[in-house]
Amino acid sequence: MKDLFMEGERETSSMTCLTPKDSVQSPNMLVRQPKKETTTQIPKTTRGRQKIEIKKIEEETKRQVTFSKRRRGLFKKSAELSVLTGAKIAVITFSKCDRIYRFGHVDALIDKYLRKSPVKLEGYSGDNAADEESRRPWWERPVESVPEEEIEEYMAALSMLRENIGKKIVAMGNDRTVDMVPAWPINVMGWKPTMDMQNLENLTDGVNRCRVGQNGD
Amino acid sequence: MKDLFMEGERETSSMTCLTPKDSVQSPNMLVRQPKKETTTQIPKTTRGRQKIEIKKIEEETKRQVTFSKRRRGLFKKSAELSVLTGAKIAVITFSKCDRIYRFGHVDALIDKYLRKSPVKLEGYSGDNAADEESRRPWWERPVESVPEEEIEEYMAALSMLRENIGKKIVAMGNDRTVDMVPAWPINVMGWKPTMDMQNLENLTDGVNRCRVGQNGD
DNA sequence: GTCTATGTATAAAG
DNA sequence: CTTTATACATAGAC
Repeated sequence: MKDLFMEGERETSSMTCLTPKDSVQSPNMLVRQPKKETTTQIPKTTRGRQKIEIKKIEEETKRQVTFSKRRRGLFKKSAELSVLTGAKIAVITFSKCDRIYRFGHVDALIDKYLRKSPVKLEGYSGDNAADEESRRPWWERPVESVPEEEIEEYMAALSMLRENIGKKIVAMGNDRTVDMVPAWPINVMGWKPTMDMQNLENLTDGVNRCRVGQNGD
Repeated sequence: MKDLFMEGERETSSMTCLTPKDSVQSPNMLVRQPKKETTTQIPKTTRGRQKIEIKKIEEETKRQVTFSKRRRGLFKKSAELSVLTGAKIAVITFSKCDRIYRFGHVDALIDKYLRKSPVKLEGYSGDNAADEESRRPWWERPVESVPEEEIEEYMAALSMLRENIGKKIVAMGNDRTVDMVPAWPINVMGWKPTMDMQNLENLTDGVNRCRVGQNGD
């Protein structure tokens, strides 16, 4: 007689459920209804979270579901980390399909990231720099500064524009530390931020999605 | 007499520990050694993971510890999501101090992100666009294209350059799906990727850090 | 989306 | 760094 409960054994050492408040329960307060004695056919409704291998999920549907759930989780974690430590965090995601999801202080960070990096990239001298200059381990060469110029003001403007979306949306009523705006809140029309993004609980709930390409890939 | 075990009550609805395998245990198999009857002074070595409020951690040390742990966790999650769903993910972090941590396909994503966005931003007409144009809900206006030009080639070159670092480092021996290179592998000199980043297990273990500013902030 | 049961991340402490 | 105990995320099923 196959015991249904033995089906999935655990290999963790934590054994979470074996010490429920230790000796708080009085001995005569049994664990649960003994019911019959061993097993009834369907004692559990689900098998709970199953361990999965970290490899590409081939099944389309399942992959989508996982993507949704985990992206959500990732953004939540990001928000928490940001709030807890005061760090500026940006997360950008390009799904295999045509969607982009972004979270956090993306523009500020990208701006910083791009604005500072070029300074380190000595020897940018055109569009064939990657061809000739990069043959040698360029990062070992002395750091010099590179003229930024147009890119500078372009980035600034872009950054401001973007910031404004954020502010606007925030002004419409939510959040405080982390702003979460769609990558391109363009013609999605109907879209607007969930009005109840007041606290971290649902900070990541109404995650905004925007179509990007025209359904390629 | 204050019961030590009552100290922290739970407010979750999951009640994880109250149904240990349901009726698997035979009734006479008590929960644990009853020991005395109520409490011994130190029955547990730690109080386990404590619930914390998601608000800025003021205590410097504690904040740093939390930052390390959670950043690590965040990167791991990112890696998993990337592998599982095949999505391209980038995470950038600016700690309140002077460090940057990045993870994933940062350059590719930033490139894509910046390259496409301006196209959607109709009416970019200078650096005061954010002042005048943005007064109206610009995202409702029809989409037009904006000349990119210099930025285009600059980004391309930058992107290529960066890509090369990645390739070079990867060629030095690691990883496959997610590349993790320092934001600026400049004069940190001694740095190189941990050679045992072969699988997801330690993909995020030797996370690379680079000093950025000169200890401001 | 919701629910359940269980895998996993992580706060404290060593 | 490691260990412990517990909070939280999430796979599977609806």
